[in-house]
Amino acid sequence: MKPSKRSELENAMPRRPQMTDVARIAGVSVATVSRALSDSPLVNETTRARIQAIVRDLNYTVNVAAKNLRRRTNRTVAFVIPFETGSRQAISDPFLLNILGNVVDALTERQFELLVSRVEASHLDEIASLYQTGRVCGVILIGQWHQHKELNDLASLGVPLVVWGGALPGQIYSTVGGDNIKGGKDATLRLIDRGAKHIAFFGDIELPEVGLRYAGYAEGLRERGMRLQRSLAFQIPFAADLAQARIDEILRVKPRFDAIVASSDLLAMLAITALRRIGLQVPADVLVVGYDDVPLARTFNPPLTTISQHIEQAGRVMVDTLLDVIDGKASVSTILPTDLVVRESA
Amino acid sequence: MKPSKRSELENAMPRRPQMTDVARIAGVSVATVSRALSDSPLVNETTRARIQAIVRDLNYTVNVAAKNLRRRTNRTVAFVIPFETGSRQAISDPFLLNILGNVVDALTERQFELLVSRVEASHLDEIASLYQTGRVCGVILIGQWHQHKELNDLASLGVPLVVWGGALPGQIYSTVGGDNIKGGKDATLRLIDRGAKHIAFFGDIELPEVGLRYAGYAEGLRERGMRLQRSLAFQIPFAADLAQARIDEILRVKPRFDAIVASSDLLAMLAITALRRIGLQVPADVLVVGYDDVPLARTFNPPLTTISQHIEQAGRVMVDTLLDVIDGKASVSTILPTDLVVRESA
DNA sequence: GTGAAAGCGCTAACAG
DNA sequence: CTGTTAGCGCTTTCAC
Repeated sequence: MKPSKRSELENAMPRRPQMTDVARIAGVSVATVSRALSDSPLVNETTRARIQAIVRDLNYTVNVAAKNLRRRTNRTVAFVIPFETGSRQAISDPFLLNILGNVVDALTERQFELLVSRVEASHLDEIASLYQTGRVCGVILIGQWHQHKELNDLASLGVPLVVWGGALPGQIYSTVGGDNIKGGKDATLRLIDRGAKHIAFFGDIELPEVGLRYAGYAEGLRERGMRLQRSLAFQIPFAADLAQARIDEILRVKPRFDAIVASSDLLAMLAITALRRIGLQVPADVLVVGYDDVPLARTFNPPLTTISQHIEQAGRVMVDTLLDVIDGKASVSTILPTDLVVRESA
Repeated sequence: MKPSKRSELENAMPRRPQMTDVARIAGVSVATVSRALSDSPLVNETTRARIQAIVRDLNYTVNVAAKNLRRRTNRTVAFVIPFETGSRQAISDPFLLNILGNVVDALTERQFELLVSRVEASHLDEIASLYQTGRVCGVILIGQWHQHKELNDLASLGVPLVVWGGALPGQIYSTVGGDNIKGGKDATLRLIDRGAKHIAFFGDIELPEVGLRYAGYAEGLRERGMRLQRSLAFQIPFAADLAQARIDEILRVKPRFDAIVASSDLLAMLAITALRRIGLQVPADVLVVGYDDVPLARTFNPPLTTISQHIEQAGRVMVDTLLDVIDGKASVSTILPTDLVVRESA
């Protein structure tokens, strides 16, 4: 039993090797070791080889923190997932994890690291200090939600920022997102082509992305000479439990629509289940198209016709965009292509 | 147009305030500022107040990297999600994101930060250097998969490590996981009580957690005096696409079971859909219970009877365990309670 | 109570 | 090609 009073947070291990050790053993100065390790051409091949052997031997690795401090650089970016107090919904979105994975992969490829951070949606300014303390060199944020203004403020503070979502007028931060207008439109056109006469829209139009999907829905209707009816746009919250309640409420009266454009697969699934509960079958009685093409969309019963956002690309694009912003290039927004995936629900 | 040749990765901002600035303005030494900021009792209340005002004014925040370097501490932990080359399945598991969220929250509460890292499952040793370079003070790993030995090696290298999964014999790293045996057993008992006579087990028994669930399944059968039949244990991969193919293959012949214990909700959903395709209804013809209670389990048709793992606790427990390990306390493993959630599929 | 000075582990001029 | 020197931004003895 070692009398370990002091937290081992400090000084835990049997002292890991440092550059000094390598230098001493190799019989050179630390400067040379440093050069050898950063592939500087200014070092003799023989020396380099010797040093590298020793490094391997000692299992030495440079201390990134010290290196960054000295070089005044920073290769870690923050991945921020804002959450609305109370509802922790965002974090159970399968979509999100997917993006996170892609971002990590893209970052790793470029030798950057990822710090995950959770911030209350109403305190996005906390993000600024992540950057200002030098913890990270930039921020990727998922969940544009209602905070357009705060995000703009953040960007105007000089925080390199790219957010997943829709491109909004007057925004000074970069966004990367799917083609929401096309997605909404494609969904709608599909429904019309399948013979739908009264198409409902399910979603929270206040959210930038959903708003754009709604715009696409309207456009689709117009293009086919159909009338846009306010009464067929249902305001439904994003969070599963709230959405469930709202949908049940809507279906308390016999629906006057024969098709639904849902702004997420989750909403689509909730709607389908709720419809079945009141004796309506999908696609026989009501056609439904979802959005996102989450993994379960294919497995659901019936398999969901939905809009796929190619998020494999998303990570890479967001990372590249962020790196550009950090490099001072003009902030740009990218719209990723979007595809209709036809399955059975419509 | 500023002529920005050099990467702004270095030296990007208009020079953020440093401790020197605060000191100069306050007319004290940096030492005093440092003390004031770390709530040292060694500083005059008036001085402290003055300093704090200036700090707020300048919007100053300490540089964590420098602080850590000097103090030789580190308050960031790595969250590692190994992936098997090719199959990126792990990352689309809704379960995972949930845990990640909970871990971040628990860490944030304790003023720690989270670095997410993706490592090839066959190269878990890369994790060691995360620790050895001083990037992180400990590692939380999700996905025990097949790497029991590698994890043990890692732990024996002195890397503070806690992994989500089953407690295995001879393990020297800490685990936190659900009560897989009880889960498997509860699922089985439920099925028996509903009148099932031939209960199949779906899952990859090679995986530690699934193996334990299988053990619970066997125990449940035994307890009710039913025979364990090898032919009813179906080896099914975890990845959705592979699982789908395997299930279809299994159902090519008329199933000789009237119930399924699935080792994940995803598997359960896939099975239900596949059964329906060959004209078998759930729960009328076949009873199914899943595992995990993912958000969609409730929404699925039929709503899934499943085993819920209380992962809200998981994050907190894993973090606490890790901090203990870092502090040199003996490594312990925790088994979290598990509940049967009865819905319609069984 | 406060300041001066010495570093944490590393890199980058600047001289040889 | 290599070594010397001076810090990065902060904390912490040790004096006063």
